Amino acid sequence: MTPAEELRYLILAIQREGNRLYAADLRPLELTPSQAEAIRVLADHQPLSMSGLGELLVCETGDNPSRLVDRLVRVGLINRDPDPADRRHVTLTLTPAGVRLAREVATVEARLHQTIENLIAGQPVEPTLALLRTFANAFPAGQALARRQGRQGADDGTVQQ
Amino acid sequence: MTPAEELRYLILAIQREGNRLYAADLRPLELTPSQAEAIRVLADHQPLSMSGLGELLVCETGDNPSRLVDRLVRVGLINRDPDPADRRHVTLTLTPAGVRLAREVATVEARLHQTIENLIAGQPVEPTLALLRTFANAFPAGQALARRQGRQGADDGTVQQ
DNA sequence: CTCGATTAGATGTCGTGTAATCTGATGACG
DNA sequence: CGTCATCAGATTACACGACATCTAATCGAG
Repeated sequence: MTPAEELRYLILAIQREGNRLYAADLRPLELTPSQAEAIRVLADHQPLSMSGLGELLVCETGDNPSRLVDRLVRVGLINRDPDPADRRHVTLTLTPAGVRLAREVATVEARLHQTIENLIAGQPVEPTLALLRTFANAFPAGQALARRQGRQGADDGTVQQ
Repeated sequence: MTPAEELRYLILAIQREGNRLYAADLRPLELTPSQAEAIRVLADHQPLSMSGLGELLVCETGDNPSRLVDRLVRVGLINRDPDPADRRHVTLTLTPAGVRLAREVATVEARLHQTIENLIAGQPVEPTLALLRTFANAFPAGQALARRQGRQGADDGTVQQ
């Protein structure tokens, strides 16, 4: 098994299991991981347009997250208001319930991150982050992450084979 | 942003984009990444029972992959034969078409792995693999990977929070 | 042998992930 | 002022991924 292949499967496995762990922790809040991410991003960056939110999400890559937003509007966590100036735009904001839930999500996230840190305790993290960053910056979704941190989105991100 | 949080999002972003890249490469074969994984695992380990296959897949965690297999049976890549000794069991094998396609999948995989290696060229991979391995071994899906490599499945894998 | 527990697998449901397509609004240009 | 390309967003279609539940076959204790 080549390093590239092992890396690929490790990342797949960790993403899957991490997601399950996170989903289990979120269940009491009746939120999925994707929904939680949308709430958290909105809490930090509202107001956002549909595509503005889409650019900041690592989940729902590429597409606009209208389906995801639909559910959160339906359960009363997000307001979706039409923009009177340009009726193609919508303005997304958190409802008071959404703001409240965002804080609970933050708590759950902190717990997850503690679990992660316990798992990797004693190993140097920085080389791994450095490698994964160069990896991610080659892709749009990695740039979503960079955008969220205020870093400029690591330019073109072309991938040639 | 803590190291744990950045790690989490990097892995999510890379998994997503890697999957899209792989899916695009597989499209000419009319296979999805999950289907390709099943075909490849079966090529290396057939014959397998349904749950035997499930244990070796990184995708379809925990569950038995009967629906995934369904589609591959329907397009004539896999045989699903009942076991006469125990009628609860099925025996999964590749059809000749499946064997042929498995070789094409291997080619596509090799190309993907080359792309990955180009992206991370010049950086030390081993520390990253080491960290991700300890991470993955705490979870069932990571153990699937270990099983596939013949390593013994890294025992209990308990995760406490 | 009978009955309850266990096992292998199938199935139903919900929420994504991805791509393709549709729709209506805007605005650039003649 | 019309026309049309572009754009934001919605909708649709298909395949997962996860969980729960169901069914049928087998096993095991008595």
